Amino acid sequence: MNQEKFYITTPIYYPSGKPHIGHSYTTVAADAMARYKRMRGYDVYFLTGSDEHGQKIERKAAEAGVTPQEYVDGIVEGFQKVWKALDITNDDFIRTTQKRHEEIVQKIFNKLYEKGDIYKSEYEGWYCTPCESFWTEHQLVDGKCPDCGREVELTKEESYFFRLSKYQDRLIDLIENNPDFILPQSRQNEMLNNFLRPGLEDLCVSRTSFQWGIPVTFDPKHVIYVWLDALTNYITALGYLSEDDSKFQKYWPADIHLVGKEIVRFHTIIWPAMLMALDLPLPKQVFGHGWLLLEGGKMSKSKGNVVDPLVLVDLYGVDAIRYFLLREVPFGADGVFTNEALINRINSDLANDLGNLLSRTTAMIDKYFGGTLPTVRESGEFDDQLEELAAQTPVKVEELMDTLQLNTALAQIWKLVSRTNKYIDETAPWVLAKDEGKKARLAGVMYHLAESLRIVGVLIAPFMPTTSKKIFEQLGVSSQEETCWDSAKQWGSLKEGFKVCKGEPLFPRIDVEKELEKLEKLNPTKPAQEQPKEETLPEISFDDFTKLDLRTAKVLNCQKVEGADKLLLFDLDLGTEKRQIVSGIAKWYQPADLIGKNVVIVANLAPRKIRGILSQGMILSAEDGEDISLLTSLSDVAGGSKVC
RNA sequence: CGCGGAGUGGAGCAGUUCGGUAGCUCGUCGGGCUCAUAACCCGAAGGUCGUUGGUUCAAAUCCAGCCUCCGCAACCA
Repeated sequence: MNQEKFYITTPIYYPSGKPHIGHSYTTVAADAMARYKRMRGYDVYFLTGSDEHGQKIERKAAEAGVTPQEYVDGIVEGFQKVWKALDITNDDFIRTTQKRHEEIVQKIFNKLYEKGDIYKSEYEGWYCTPCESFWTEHQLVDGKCPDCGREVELTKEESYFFRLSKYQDRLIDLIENNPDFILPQSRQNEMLNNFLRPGLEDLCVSRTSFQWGIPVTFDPKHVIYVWLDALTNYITALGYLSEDDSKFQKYWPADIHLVGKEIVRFHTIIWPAMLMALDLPLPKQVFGHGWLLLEGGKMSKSKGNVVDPLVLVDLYGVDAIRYFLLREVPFGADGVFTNEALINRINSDLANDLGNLLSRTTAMIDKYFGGTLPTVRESGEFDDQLEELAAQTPVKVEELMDTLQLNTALAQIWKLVSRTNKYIDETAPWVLAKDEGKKARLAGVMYHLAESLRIVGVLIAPFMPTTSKKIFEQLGVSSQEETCWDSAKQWGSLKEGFKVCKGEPLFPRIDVEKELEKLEKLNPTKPAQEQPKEETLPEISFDDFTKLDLRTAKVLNCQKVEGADKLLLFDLDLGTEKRQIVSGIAKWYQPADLIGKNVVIVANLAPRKIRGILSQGMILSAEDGEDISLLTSLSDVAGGSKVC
């Protein structure tokens, strides 16, 4: 049998912190696709992993006082734990610190170097030796280091470059001629207009400024920078260029790379270009899904609003979380995660509609027939309508899954759930049960309910594997002919003599108010009211303090800086002199409201150019994460008064 | 004029490709039912489809301008 293959990947995640609900979103979606394809008979290979190199990891490890490897080992373990808790069925987990990856990346690097697609060159820039920093021409202030104000020298840092520009035209062709290569479509224009058409620059693919990476074999002071290291995981995991490349032969090219919208660019420009350079086939599709946002905006650790998937799984079970992630937000668009939305989804869709449908069905079969239906069954009104919808549903679900419309696929399945609930009201089994002569009709109705639920059980299996199993258990269904994907298309697959087994409710209803209170404590989605105390800086001496020249200043004039969203330009009176300072607070203040006010500034801060405008100091304000408040004096004081 | 997305009943969204009775889920209100997890089923209220103008017999949908919001880019000393 020549089985069709399906290779699907998630991004490899950067383990600089614990996995959150956003990581889970991509991975759960990929898992649902993988499970679906397996059920459809594909030979599926599903890859996820972690991207473990780089300066940030190096630094984090140093802060934690461990080696980078120890650091990532710990975090990656956490990731794997979450994937296990979420029932993720990945076939492999690639870590970029594994030998199988590192060796091949080096081979790939060398191969491209020999081919001439990687070449050594230099970054030219201004170097400040004491600061060990590079600056570009326009970053300099009066030709001096913007950090310390000292002299800088024109220096070159050597680096390897990938000839990305060489592939520009082929990439434009690729995207223009393959409308399905980048999905959703809106991202295609973004790539073409923002990056490809303006022209590509060659890509820096090595660094000498940190150590935690894969060394370049022939020039070991260089480590291979993120692009070549991370993106190639999709082929190193398959054994490309290794002794056993059978998986690579079998599964490459990828059928779909599932990625977040923020990294579409790397997957649709840099990655294909690298594959072109290696003369390898290109992935068939890159799907950039949207973000799960929280009420306070994007998820971020500093806002303290990172949602921990493990907490949610513990509280509500895996399937509830999987369902929510895949149902709530149209795949591809951004969506908002709130605890309230989660609980409402669980209550209405899972507890009320599906769970309750199973409860009433099994309860009735149990009560009226002792758990097993008689073979004599009578059909009647409403049967046709239910059967018809049940027949359409799998077909529609397939169409939707094949175009990655996971949320719509679930909505489609739920139409069948609703129709089945309605069917109960229409046929009113409790009325039939009172009349001995209608036993056969009653049995027919019960069969329809059980059969409809069986079909639902099959269709939700990719999304909610545990629930699917529970439904089958309670219906007393176990054979392959009753649970395989194609059986969903076959009304009547449910065999005679099944015995229902009334079980626990699939999804207990949740008390919204109480639960919200509890959740908000465990898993705050709103920016924490009591900010986790920001760590104060190390103690300084009084001498250090006296180095700061803090002064009050009267705002003579204030205006928006043209062409910059966040900047205000202040003209200040310091008594003995006048100064201008640029400050990034335009979001919070109207310029007119500030004129005449006293503000506090750092007067002896080295001047710096911002947006080409000279800023001579810094205006102080208090910041609590969301809002900002300028510091001012209680009573009027003369401009230039010392603050101490 | 940096790039892009979005403005549709209380909330979240579909409908816009190819103009023709404004739809779904949740919430609210009323009713029905009792098999079921106070669940289920039916019905109702609620929208000048951001705004102005244009094309048309007809515009949520096409065209032009404007307003607002959100990402990204630049930029917060």
